[in-house]
Amino acid sequence: MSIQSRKERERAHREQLIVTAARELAEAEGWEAVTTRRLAEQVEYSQPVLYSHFKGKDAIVTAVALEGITEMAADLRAARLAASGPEAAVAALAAAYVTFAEERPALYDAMFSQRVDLPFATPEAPPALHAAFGEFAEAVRPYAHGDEPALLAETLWAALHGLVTLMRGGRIPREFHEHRLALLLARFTASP
Amino acid sequence: MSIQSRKERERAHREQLIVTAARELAEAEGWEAVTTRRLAEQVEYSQPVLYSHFKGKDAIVTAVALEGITEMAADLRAARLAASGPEAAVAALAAAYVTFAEERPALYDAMFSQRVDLPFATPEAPPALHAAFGEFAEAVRPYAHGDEPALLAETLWAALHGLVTLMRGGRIPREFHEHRLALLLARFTASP
DNA sequence: CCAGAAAAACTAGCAGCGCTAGGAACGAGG
DNA sequence: CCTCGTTCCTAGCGCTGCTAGTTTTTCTGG
Repeated sequence: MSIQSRKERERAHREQLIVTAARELAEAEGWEAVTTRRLAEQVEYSQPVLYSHFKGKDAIVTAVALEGITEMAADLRAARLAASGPEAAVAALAAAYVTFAEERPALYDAMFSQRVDLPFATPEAPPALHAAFGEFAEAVRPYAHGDEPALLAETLWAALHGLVTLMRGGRIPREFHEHRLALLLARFTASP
Repeated sequence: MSIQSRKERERAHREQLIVTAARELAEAEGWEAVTTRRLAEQVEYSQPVLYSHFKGKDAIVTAVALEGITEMAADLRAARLAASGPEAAVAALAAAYVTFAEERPALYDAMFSQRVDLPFATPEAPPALHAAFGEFAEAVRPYAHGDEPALLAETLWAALHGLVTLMRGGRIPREFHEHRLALLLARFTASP
């Protein structure tokens, strides 16, 4: 009994090691540098061991994405709760979102750009994702004006996502980011 | 003289053949199916021939992206000009944008998601890109309310891009797309 | 304490990727 | 007709994600 539980503990520990290695490698050198060989070397095991923990490389990315979602949910919640009023809350949330994406680009990619096998807009989606989305929904609720807050939340989320990804891809200049963000928020928090 | 010009013509023809093959293969099976080997087979030449036309695979993707930009610019212009008023113009533009992205996903990916070596937000950017962007700027001009139309255009562009990419990645449900789009446009075309 | 069974991890290899070096076949000019 | 320069192809390099088969380690029962 004890032997088996020890084995399970060790296994879980190693799995976390793999996920952490993937995340750190991705953050340091980008996802294209994350290969199964380098990952195996990092955790000091042979390649096939990875496949006894994860179905494939995509599953590892998915695990990293899940960690990211959890952390982002916490960031968003903290930002919203620290704000003094409804308008400040939306602004703080948006700023926190953008900051997260800018400071943890690889994590953000795993969550929203790479192809991962995660349920998103369904009840089966990870609780952390619901939590993060809920922060958006709560923040924009005062500005829904009769519309569904969830839909407005998705729309704001998408707008921020577009700003972030186009900026990182060099499609729009980083220079006027603050101005664009202000423009966007002004339109989302305007009176009807 | 004539011989050389004939050769140049044939070369240009073959180059176009490669780009078209890449585009069709990408549209049919996605960019991950576009390999240099399949491309070479499609145009009935050996692999190294591709590299006498393009520096690498990225350059081929870039060429496809350029074609896409040109076509999108035309679509956007037509949509804007056909609209009856300022608000309808913005709506028509947004609808045309989304339609383009949905109907030509591979083309759209090459333009805005894949890493291509194209100048975007600079004067050196391709004319077609300036044209497409200009359509956005013109459409939102009546709603800038003192802000720079170019910045508002970038913001609307980004918002649409976010909606499109999140929808395609399964992050937000396609189901309520029309509603979200309406929400977004209402906020962009509201009075101050 | 040791032999055999079970579990775990390794070596080696497959098929495919982008890309390139070196040699063969071709057409042009003397 | 022969030589030269261009054009194109064959073959191969180093890498990728992933897996079959084997060896090593670990646990169990006598």
